[in-house]
Amino acid sequence: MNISPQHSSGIELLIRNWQQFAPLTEEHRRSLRRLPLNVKEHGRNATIAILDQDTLVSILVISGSVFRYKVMPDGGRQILAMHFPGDIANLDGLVLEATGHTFAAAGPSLIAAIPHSAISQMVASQPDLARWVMWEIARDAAKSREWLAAMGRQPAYQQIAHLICEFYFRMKWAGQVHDQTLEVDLYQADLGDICGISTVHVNRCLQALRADGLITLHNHKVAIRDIDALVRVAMFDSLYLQPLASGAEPRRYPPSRDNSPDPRLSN
Amino acid sequence: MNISPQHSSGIELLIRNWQQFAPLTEEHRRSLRRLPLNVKEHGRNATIAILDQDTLVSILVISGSVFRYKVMPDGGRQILAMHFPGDIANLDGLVLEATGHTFAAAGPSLIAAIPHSAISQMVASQPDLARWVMWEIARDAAKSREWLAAMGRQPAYQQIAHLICEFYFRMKWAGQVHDQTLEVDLYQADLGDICGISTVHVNRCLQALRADGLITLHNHKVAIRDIDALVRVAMFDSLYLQPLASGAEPRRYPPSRDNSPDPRLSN
DNA sequence: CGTCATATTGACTTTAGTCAATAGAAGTGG
DNA sequence: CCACTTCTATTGACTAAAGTCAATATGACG
Repeated sequence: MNISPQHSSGIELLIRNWQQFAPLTEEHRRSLRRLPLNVKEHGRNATIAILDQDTLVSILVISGSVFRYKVMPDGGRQILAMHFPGDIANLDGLVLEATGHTFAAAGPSLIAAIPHSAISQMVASQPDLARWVMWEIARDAAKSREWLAAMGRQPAYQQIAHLICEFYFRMKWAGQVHDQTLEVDLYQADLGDICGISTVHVNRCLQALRADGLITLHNHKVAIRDIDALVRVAMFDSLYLQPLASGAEPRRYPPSRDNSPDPRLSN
Repeated sequence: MNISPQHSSGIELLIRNWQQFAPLTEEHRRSLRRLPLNVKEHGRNATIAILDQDTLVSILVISGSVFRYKVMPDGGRQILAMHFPGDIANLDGLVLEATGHTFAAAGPSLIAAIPHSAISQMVASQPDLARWVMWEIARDAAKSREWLAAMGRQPAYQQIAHLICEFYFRMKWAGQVHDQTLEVDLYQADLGDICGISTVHVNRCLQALRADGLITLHNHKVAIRDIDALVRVAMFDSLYLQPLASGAEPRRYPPSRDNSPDPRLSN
């Protein structure tokens, strides 16, 4: 059960996602489309992969959402990353040994597992794609750092606002925001595990955000009522998401600004 | 002023550092040694690089220590990463556009700037080294995630203990711990900016750690009095640092375990 | 209609932050 | 080597943010 219209649409999502940032050549697209996908449906909180000695796949989200978390020795849980449709997770696993992290579906999700062996072969035969992989890993890292900054230096209310901003822009650029509304299958307890705060406190912050007219909550749909105000409150700057500057020429690729010598070095 | 015994010793540090994890071929070492270094002395808190539009270098620490931080819009500061001698920072800048982060020396430090253009060329001519770069980026990301987990789910006392454990093992493996003592040029305010807590609270936690017989502090030298206890208190697991399991065969390289199909995929 | 999971509240505790003063330590110029 | 300056560390008193516990409300669902 490997190649079907449904499955290929997973890779198409990834391609569309990446192309927002820079053009992929036809050859790259072909290589990506050749990747073998093992697609499965997962339910809320279902474990997709545990990064122990044996996990040798990257995880492409087709629908729903996936998060990566660490179980703390004392039983707590810290969510380390969120992945939405078109995102590929665990590419770092291509070069890292076990990290002990776990991937789980946040809600009912369609997930494709891609063996690292296949990705490695692809990368080996097309070194250009190595830069894309590198870029994806680096961009993931940038998100983690931003979470770190928000967690360390912003109070919970703003931290949650910041998180919603991130989700908003990521999903919007991926075409998944309609009517200023995004659907993220997260419960308040999950939000707490992202932000490092208690469920009760998440609840109170969300209420405050609603009271302040910034968002509205249905089931697990967040409606943004005033994105500008939300951005302001969260002091959100999308720079770390590496958006294409509006009006800018398309990127030369995951930046290849390396061909001109750094002026600073010639002093 | 590019190639001198002193400068090459910077790359030797990096090579030694990497070789702890897996063997580098002679050819790889040669390529690394060919990288042009722009070496400079920096003082405490001196800005080394700001990752704005124009920063096109990676940063190799030769002595002292370097941290990466983000200035929060409200003036606060969050330190995002620490780099010790033999570490190379900002390799992610090879593929990322500006992130707005800043690199600064934590104390008097000898730093080599390496133009991304040179690294890119090296990687292009030796795709194997692309995996090493990828691995370094991924390992940095793993450290960020671990900080995130510690910050989110451990109280300050344990978080600081955890941080000290990380520094201890990283420096120890790099041969920079003598008499169970490590020298890290961090002031209590800096520690606060790493852990996301106030200076006063850092002070109180450090006092507690001393009172509990876990560490001793001189100037900016931390003497570990009981590493086992410290590890226990911090619930520290060095897995994320990707240490070589004791007694394990040397890694095949930044893991190339990709050649056997994942058993899970054949179900 | 009852059940189960999640969300919400209230009362109270704990952790950590803030402010301001004091003590120490390192460096400087004489 | 001392007086002085300056930066950092340490304290204490108080405040604020966030956690905990336990009860209650809501909402989806069979």
